[in-house]
Amino acid sequence: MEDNKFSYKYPHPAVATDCVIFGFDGNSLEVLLIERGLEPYRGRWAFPGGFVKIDESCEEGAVRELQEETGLVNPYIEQFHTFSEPGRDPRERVITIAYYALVCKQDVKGGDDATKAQWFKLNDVPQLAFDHDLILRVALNRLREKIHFEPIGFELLPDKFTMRQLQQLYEAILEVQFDRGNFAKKMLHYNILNQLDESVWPTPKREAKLYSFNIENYNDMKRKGYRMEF
Amino acid sequence: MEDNKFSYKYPHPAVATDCVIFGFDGNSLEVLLIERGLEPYRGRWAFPGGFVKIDESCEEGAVRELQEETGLVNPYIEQFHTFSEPGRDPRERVITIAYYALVCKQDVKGGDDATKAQWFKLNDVPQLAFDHDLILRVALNRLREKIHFEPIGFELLPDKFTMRQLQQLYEAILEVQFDRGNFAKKMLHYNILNQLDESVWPTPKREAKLYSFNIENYNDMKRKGYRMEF
DNA sequence: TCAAAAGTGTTCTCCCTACACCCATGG
DNA sequence: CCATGGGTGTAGGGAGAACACTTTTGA
Repeated sequence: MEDNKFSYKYPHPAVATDCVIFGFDGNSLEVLLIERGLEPYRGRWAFPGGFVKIDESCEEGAVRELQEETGLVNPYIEQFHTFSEPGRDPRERVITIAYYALVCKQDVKGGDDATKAQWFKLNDVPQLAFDHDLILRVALNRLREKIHFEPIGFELLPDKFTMRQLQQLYEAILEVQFDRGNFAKKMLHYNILNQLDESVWPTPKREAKLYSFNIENYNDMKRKGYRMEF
Repeated sequence: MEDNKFSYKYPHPAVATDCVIFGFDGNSLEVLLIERGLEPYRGRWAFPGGFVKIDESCEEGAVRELQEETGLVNPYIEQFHTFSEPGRDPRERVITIAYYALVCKQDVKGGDDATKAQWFKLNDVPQLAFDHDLILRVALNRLREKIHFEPIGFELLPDKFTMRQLQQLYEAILEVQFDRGNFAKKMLHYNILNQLDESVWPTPKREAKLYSFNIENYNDMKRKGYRMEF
């Protein structure tokens, strides 16, 4: 095989990244999937991802793939697990470093048109290619654990949001119901929200205040050793 | 190069595992290090680890290396991060999937004698080979996060232990001081300890009750959705 | 007899919970 | 005028923090 220019003394697996992209539509948590155009698993949905280049870190690779396929720049991204079962890819031994990204759906323009991308509500996700069903389960667990103690939820919302939107986001991720008053009280108590002068009519009823995330106060809080918890 | 029998169309990184082994000596958290006998970083200390075989998962590889180098069988092991900076290994591109193991020091016999292994208190850890300083920092963070909500500390203790030993373990890991009475009250309240009939003299003073971890009750608790927190 | 450590109890405070109540808006 | 949703207040209970008290042992 003349094409195989890269030789090693011992067998090397291929190394890829996959990225679970979470978004929020106001009611449900969603993930962005891509329909595979090539074998294997042609026609099945999968997470965006690809092979890591030899001179980039895995995180750089994941960010690069993300931008190529969704147009996202500077996304919130976090590594959560590496999947390495032999046989998880029928072509050759591939291990994949999996990331999840939290994006505000408005920011996703859709990448190059060759790839067919689509948002799926968590309950509507079809059977996925490779071991991506497993990857999704692990990603969800990690997201739920993380949001208990870090204000990562804000990455899924626009810059300005109402208290109800924030509550619905937490309820969608954690699959619980919060008391309206207590949620607002607790959230405001952490002092990580700016209350803006503006307001909106999120429903046909009464207008609601708008808030933004105050990252400086949050960093102060962390520096002083406080933890938030939800 | 006649030796290079394994060829690929695109360059492949090498894939390794490293394992941060935590132990507890009664006062301090410790890690097991191995002195490197070969270049690079010959003479420097590093975590046990090695390359992943082409037909084993990374976890299988980590467990195998662990047994080869320490004699440990069936250890508590958990993947926590994958390190992939280009240049982290001067020989070739190597990405490493990092695990931490929690062991009861009594169970470690020491592996084959060719490798020089030694326990280091966290404060006495020297500068390590490769990026293992970073790996240790990340491992410690993850261990601290995890022990807040899961009773993994018991893996570091003998089967039978006193309340004070357990408290000292938590204090060593989290670097805080607990009130004696409150710690015992809270821990017993979770109902995950068996109080044994035996007792010991852990100090030259008064005898103390012995406890063991009740994993059935803990699993019950988890199934019912309760969380422990420390 | 004293110091140290184990075991247990008590009080105070704070936060979370579950509601209740008012206000604004559109039908 | 009523239903819906935003905003705020209040009473009760539970858990943690601080600390005190007793008992047992060796020096």
